[in-house]
Amino acid sequence: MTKRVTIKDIAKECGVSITTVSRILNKKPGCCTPETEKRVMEAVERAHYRPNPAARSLVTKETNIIGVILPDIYNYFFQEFFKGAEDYLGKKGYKLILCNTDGKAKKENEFLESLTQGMVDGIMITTGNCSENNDYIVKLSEGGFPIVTVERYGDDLEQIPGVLFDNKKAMCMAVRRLYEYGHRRIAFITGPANAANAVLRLEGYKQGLKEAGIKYEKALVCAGDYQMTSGYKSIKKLISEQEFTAVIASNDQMAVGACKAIRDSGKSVPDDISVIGFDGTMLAELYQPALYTIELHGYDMGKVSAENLLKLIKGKEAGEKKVIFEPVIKEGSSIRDITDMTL
Amino acid sequence: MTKRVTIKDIAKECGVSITTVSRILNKKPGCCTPETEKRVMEAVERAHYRPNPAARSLVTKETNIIGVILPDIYNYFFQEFFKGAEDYLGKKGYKLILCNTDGKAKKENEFLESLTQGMVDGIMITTGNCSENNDYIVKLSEGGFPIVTVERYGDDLEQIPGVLFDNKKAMCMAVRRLYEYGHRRIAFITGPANAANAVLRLEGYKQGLKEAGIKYEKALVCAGDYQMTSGYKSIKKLISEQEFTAVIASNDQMAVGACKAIRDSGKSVPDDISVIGFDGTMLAELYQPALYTIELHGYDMGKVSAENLLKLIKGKEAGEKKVIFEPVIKEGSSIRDITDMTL
DNA sequence: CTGAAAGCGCTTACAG
DNA sequence: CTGAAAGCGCTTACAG
Repeated sequence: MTKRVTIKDIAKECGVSITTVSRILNKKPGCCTPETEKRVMEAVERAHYRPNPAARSLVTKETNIIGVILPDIYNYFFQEFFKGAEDYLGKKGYKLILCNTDGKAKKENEFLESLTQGMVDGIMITTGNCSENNDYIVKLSEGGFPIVTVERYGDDLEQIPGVLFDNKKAMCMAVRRLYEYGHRRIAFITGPANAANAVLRLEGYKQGLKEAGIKYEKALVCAGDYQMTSGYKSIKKLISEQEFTAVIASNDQMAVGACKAIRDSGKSVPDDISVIGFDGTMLAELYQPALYTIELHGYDMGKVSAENLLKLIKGKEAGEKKVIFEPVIKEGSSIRDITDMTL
Repeated sequence: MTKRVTIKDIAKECGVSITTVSRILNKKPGCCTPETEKRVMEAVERAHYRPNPAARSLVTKETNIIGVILPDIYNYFFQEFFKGAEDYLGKKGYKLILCNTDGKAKKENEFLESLTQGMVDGIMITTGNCSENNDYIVKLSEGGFPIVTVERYGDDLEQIPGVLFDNKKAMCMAVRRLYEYGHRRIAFITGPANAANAVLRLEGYKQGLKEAGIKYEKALVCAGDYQMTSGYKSIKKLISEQEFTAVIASNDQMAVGACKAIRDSGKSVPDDISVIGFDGTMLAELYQPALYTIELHGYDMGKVSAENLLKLIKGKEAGEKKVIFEPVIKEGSSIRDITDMTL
């Protein structure tokens, strides 16, 4: 690395103390005459000088870096979330470290440990797509470390600011729509068995059935893991074993996999089988036929999380402890009204 | 924030000097008796102590953070690239700051400036999806700052390690395949007009036509910008103006847009019009019909970039200055052999 | 309006 | 095998 310019160099060149240079750089009001300021700023420009972040953060205890822990960068929801957070925090002078856990609880904890001791000013941690352990999060939060959660559930998280999504309601809406369209045998693809939001989605499905007066049949529920392949495999299998006219997947990726399986089995979406996804990703939009799905507001969730985290960092209370996003249906062409056939 | 444990606390608790604690933490061989080491490590464990990164980096001049500058996090290629880099660098103890430029050269430079003065140990910068200015990159590299490029072109970049892709050859392969399948009127959707790799892809298309003995027609070339919408719009328009049996898009996203436009115009892929994409993304795989496309090896490019950057950081020369990835065709069902019809 | 000095929490010669 | 001390490059009371 080339020899670094330090605050000393600037001070010497301008014939002032480093204190003065520091003050000017940090825009302390009325700390010096306009002439001094101008002279210093010019020297700074000339040398392309920037304060050393490590030195600064050693005394201010701030790094201007935020950690974002998420399970799957290939999932459009997390991309949207990250983008929403980055757009907001970037404007405020923060940089984001992206930590990918691949859905492994162990990696979550490793990241949490390595980030928290002075590396970042705060952390946003999303659902882990796995059985989640929130102990460390709670400990950090109670210790005063700024941390917010996204789509994470648990009684222990009650006091920690988080953004959530009304998964149950969303699934009820999906079931109801299919019911209105005449569907009675509705299959379901779950997310990872232990993931909290996957459990909620399954519960929503059950509740939706109940409200519609449809009996819940375990045989129509397939175990997925949020990956496309699991949607494909499970529906490929189910199609040979069960009769059903519709399937709801716990996310868009699995819905796409399901569509592929349906086609590969010589059937058509939505003529033979209707498909509903979940997440409202770009995938849903561009898929053929466009997927009927539930909008999850990833970008806004990222923005709101960022706002709340920033409040925490600035020592203010985050607005509400929990912000719950409401499901919005994103229309598509992957479901069919079969009421005429039922009659 | 809760009161931080420092090296002093550990030293005091163990009745040794901070020097000794530091040595043990940094695994200096044979710096002390096994007993001392054990005692210290236990105290470290008990207190969950981790050295303050800022303090450490102030003296070592290392931050163990890498900056990754890319134009579009929604593009699967860059996700793969990032993942490849993160998997490799994560194992080596590095964290990655992700900087999204939205295809704006100005943001590239801002990130470059804010990252380089002590914030990161090195930078990986990809193609900008825009007219690129490499001056700052060259200046940094000449000043000894570790930086590697990805899919960036320019004579001024000659001395800077980079991974590239043989765009021209790839497009020649695409044209040849269509030619072999009997296509003679082959449309083309470009990337952003000033993006270097978009220019290369267009050149490859032209060269491919030449080799096949097909006359280049400007009217068959549409201006795209790597976004799906541009693929849709341009083909929607072209279809009403020109006769063509095939279209090559400069990336998968635009290819998908093109497919949609073709369908919306009442035609079929590939029965009426064949489509070839570029990037070999997941998108191509799951699209219906699966896109015929060119594999770009995003993950490996990320890994190789990371390796080279690490060598630079460690003061070693990067292997070769340029690593060029070879195109590999990824078969799909979006093109049709029409030789029988041409006869 | 300005500066000298302390101190943030580490690592690393230097000395023993 | 171990420690005292200097120093990394800043910010911030404190004093004038």
